[in-house]
Amino acid sequence: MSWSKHRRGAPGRRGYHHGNLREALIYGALDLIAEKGPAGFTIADAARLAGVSPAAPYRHFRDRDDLMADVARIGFEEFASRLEKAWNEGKPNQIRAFENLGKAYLAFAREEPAFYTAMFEAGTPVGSTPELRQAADRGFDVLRRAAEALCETLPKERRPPALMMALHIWAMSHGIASLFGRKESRKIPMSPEELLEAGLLVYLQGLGIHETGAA
Amino acid sequence: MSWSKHRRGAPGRRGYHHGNLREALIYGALDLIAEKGPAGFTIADAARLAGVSPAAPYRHFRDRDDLMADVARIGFEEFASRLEKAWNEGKPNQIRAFENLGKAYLAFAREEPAFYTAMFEAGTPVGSTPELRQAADRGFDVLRRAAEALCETLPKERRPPALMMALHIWAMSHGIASLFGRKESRKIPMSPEELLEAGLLVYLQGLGIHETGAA
DNA sequence: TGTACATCAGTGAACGCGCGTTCACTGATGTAC
DNA sequence: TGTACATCAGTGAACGCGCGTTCACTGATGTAC
Repeated sequence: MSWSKHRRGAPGRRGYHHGNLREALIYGALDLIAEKGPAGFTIADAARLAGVSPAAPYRHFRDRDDLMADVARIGFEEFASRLEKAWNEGKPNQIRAFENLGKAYLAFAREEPAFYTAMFEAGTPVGSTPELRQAADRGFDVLRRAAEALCETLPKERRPPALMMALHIWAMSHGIASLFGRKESRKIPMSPEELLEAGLLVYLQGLGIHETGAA
Repeated sequence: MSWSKHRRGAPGRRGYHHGNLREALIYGALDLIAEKGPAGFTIADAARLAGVSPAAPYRHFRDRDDLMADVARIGFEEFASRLEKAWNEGKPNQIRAFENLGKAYLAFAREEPAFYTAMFEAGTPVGSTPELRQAADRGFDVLRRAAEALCETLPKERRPPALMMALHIWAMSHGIASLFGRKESRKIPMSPEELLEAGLLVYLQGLGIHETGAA
């Protein structure tokens, strides 16, 4: 599912008023980022894509950064809801659910490279707007809750700090996604998904979490 | 040690000929990247910093991307030699050496954010020039050799694939560096170094590698 | 249901700006003899 | 050691371009009465 297929914009215009220019600009920006990288997108381009004059975007966004932050925000929201769905409240069991989470992470990076770029690699600080921060936190929260649930399958005295665990997994997932997850990436002799799954298993093993003990 | 302190450029000029414009442009670019991100650097700016006309850079670089690739290349070379030094042929023991490698990785990302950005986050494909690819490979090679040496401390039947292990460690290091390693990064309740060290230990534990067994 | 009016969301022309790149040029340097 | 010449590494002016942004404007929409 690619966002560009959902693009609202010029085709659907009816008259003087665009109707949903704000969205059209965001998805236009997304297409441009996918095509030319985060640097290769301009407000003027996005306006062109939406079939609107170059002055129109300023009715909706203060400037380029403001638009970019909103792209990232929407990305994080989509991201969070996909992760949430993949985790599925820890079903069928905590380990499997965790692996599914990891797969969903990579799938997002692969299927929505433009969102991923805007979220993590465009240099937009997470704190640039409160809404962005909140959306980003929602994403991390899923990971943290999954880590907590997984920790609780262990006897109290062997439980690692769930936050630390979540950060480790996040780092490994992000590292794999950003180093090996895209088409132009360095080639490796396995898929990113396999690499992450194996890494996850080794890591969990190190914490003393085994398939059998985590039903 | 910041590269900007080493800057060769305008101050040292003697006459019509610059003497080492190529280097001056590279270190100028580095300063600009550090200041404004990978997008906020132009050939014209770099020329200005070097105290030279805007046409001069074209004697040394085909275009902006060419310069950028060279910045990344030099970054990888410095990176590789720092990692090499930190690993120190596996002394005092393979685990410690491995931890030192991880620390050096993060230290590089923190101390040379501009290089790190140019190398991993500026969207310059590793394959854009043969020299760049070679330099990047040198960096990864240190990691791979360290992983191999560490694997060999294990009895044959319990040895994991060293390449996979190197990729996991690389991914975690890069993930931590790029998510939490810089000033504007998301705040976490520990240092990136501590986080990586803990992650490394859990991971190695998962492979059955313990301090005692790896002298 | 109709009308008057406020507000919203566009237009399009214009501006200043700085960039990338080219060009014919020229000053400095290196080298053959 | 001197000289002639080729080459190298700069200059500076110029160009076309597209961007960000502003401005007075206007068409469309919503709402109070």
